[in-house]
Amino acid sequence: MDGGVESAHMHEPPSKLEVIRSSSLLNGLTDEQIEELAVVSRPAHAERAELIWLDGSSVTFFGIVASGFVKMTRTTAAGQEVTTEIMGPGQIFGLLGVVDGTGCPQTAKAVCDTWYLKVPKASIMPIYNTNVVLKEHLVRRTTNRLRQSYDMISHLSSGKVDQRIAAVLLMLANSYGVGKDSGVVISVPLTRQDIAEIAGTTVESTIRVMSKWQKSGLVTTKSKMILLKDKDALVSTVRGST
Amino acid sequence: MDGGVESAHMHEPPSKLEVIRSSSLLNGLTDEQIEELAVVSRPAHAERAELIWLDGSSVTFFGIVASGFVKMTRTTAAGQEVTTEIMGPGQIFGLLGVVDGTGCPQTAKAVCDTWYLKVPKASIMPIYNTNVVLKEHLVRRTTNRLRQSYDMISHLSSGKVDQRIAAVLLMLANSYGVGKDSGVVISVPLTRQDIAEIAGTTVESTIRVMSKWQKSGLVTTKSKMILLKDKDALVSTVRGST
DNA sequence: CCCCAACCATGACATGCGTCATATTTTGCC
DNA sequence: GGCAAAATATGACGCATGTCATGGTTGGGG
Repeated sequence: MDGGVESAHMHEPPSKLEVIRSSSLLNGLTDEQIEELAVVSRPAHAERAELIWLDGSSVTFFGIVASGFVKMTRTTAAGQEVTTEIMGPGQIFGLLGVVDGTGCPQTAKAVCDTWYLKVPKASIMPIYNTNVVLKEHLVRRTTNRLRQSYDMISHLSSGKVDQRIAAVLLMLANSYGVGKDSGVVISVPLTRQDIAEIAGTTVESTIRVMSKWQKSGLVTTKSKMILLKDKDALVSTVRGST
Repeated sequence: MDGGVESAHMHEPPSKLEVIRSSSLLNGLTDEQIEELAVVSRPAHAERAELIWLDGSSVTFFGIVASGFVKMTRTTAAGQEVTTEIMGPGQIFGLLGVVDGTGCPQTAKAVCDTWYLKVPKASIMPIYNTNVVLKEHLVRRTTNRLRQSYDMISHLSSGKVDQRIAAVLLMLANSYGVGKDSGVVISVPLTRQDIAEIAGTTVESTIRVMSKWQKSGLVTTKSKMILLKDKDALVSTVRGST
């Protein structure tokens, strides 16, 4: 009943203004400034697994996710990919590197078909330099990310693969979970490989753990969406009481 | 030749003004503001392993390290302590939580005998609210910490205990290392237990790895100071080419 | 100078989990 | 619907590392 010819496999790019407004980070901007950004920004699309940038150290724009998800990854010296963050609709990536001129030393890759807005560095700098509210928001947002990051560190350190995976699922549920009668749906189409890269383990281990939970009715996966049926059990798994 | 009676085991608290000036984060403040902070702040001392706060969520001050080192830790649900950061002279801890009102959800503990300055929340807020340069510095500093944190995550994820410990030593050398003829001296008095808590492993494993390196002439430890004699070898260890 | 408490060191053992190998199932596309 | 490719699943195997246990070494205080 949606009637679009192409809507089933690829939506049109959403309104630039709407995307900018959807970012809580930028909601300290004046209407004028928002329109200014809208004029110079360009919508972009990335399909599943497509690279947005390989190493953003010299990238001249930052991105706002419109629809879909972007993962920020690092490749360890040993060659393993590690995902540090998943950015969803309304979230901004690469801004920190833009405002302090050092670039974003991570790889940005689309998790699924994704629309995002490319906002050129040159257009945000004058706004950033004069807008105290934006700086204030940036401090808060970065503080939060730092804390999330410390959370990840403490979970990754304390070994035990199932604890780590449970922690990852709970963190995702926290950021992107939608409460339903049947439980919490994580509306991010992640493969086991994706989850493994966040939890810092292997696909096989992830599959084993998830299968075990699937059998015991703890979680369900349907077309890459994850349903947490028993969040409490996951919480106690994180605590180490398997 | 220093002649002091008590200087051998505990220095006098250093000048408050000097400590505040030693913080690069605060060097955007006016002389007036610095003096203002100096008046209301109080020096404090913590001996080795002494708690500064157990969970800073409701702490009403932030700290500036004058001499010594403070470690920020989290205790995992399973009970293991994980160290996320080591703060040295001139560094500020707990400020982020103060300015955004959420507190610092970590434990602060002295690594060795440490002098630090307690700056009350009430005195920094008016300065923070009106000082754009301070906000700017805070953004930059937090950006750096976030990146360091992502580095840690990627190293912790890629398993292999010796790689993780090598990564920790290199990170410490980067922050607190002093170049000498014989190599790089890490002037932080860390026990193997401390290192284990940063690397997310056990004391025993840390001891085994460090002993191995000691035998092969890669590192030396003398009274808890670590000397990296062959930094390159550590770098290639991180890369996985043991 | 000696003693006690940290800290460092080393071995034995069990096992979690990474690695490899090989199905089976799902997804996307013509 | 049918085919290819990707994703999921499962088993076998071995090593790295956590766990426990015991002993040696250092350093600071009386």
